[in-house]
Amino acid sequence: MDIYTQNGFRALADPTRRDILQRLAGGEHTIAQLTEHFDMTRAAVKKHLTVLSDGGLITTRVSGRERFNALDPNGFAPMRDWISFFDQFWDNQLTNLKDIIENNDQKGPLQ
Amino acid sequence: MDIYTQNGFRALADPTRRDILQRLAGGEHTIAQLTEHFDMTRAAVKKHLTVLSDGGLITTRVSGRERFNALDPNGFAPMRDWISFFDQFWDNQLTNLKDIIENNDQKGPLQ
DNA sequence: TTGACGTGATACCAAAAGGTGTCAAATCGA
DNA sequence: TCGATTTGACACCTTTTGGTATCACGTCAA
Repeated sequence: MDIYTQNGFRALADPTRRDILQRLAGGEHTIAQLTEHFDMTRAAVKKHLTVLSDGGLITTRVSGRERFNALDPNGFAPMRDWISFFDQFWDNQLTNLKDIIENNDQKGPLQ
Repeated sequence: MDIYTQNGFRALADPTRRDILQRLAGGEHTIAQLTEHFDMTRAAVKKHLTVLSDGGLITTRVSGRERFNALDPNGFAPMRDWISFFDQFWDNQLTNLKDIIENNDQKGPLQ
């Protein structure tokens, strides 16, 4: 189906990658700068950045021998949209609960 | 950190599990009913349901020898909240763009 | 009571994921 | 120029994941 939804959710499934995204929220970082904060090698961080890039969640700006990785906020849209589809069930639950309280409807979902 | 966020995102990372959630949005299903729609064994579907349960995304109602699996819309909250943190960067981008257009601010992010 | 049915649980397997170590290439500074 | 720096790309290893096959257990119906 939608490869961006798939790659995006896959990218968010790892705690290291979510940590990286939150650090990038504070500004762009090189791989070396990110690696300082993790107990793993630069090669491992590089792999995580590749997964994040595949998910469209980060962009890269090259300057000389450095590569600055930055957040791509637009990239979260597919996942946010996918999840928001289920908001209607949350809302309906609240509506049903409200009906039960107001109308004393004993056939609500709590029965 | 938050084990519900971790398990939730892990649950959403698999396309079969996302498919299951969308089917459960149409009403509760037993494992046998869900298995009809997938090209895999009942045991495999059961494993996916266990992962979804660990993520707090589904609940189970037992009736006789049947187990009805249903959506738990509340379970999506941790992931929705985590993602919504990044909305501010999306909004700021739009705001900055708006400022650039309205005020001709040449020091915006597009420079 | 006795099969058939629906399920949980486990052992097992192949592939994917997360990690390390290492090497080569491009760039910077003295 | 030449060494240090920053990075990409592999080969390789271990653990996790997604799947199957199989067995045991409780439940339903004749």
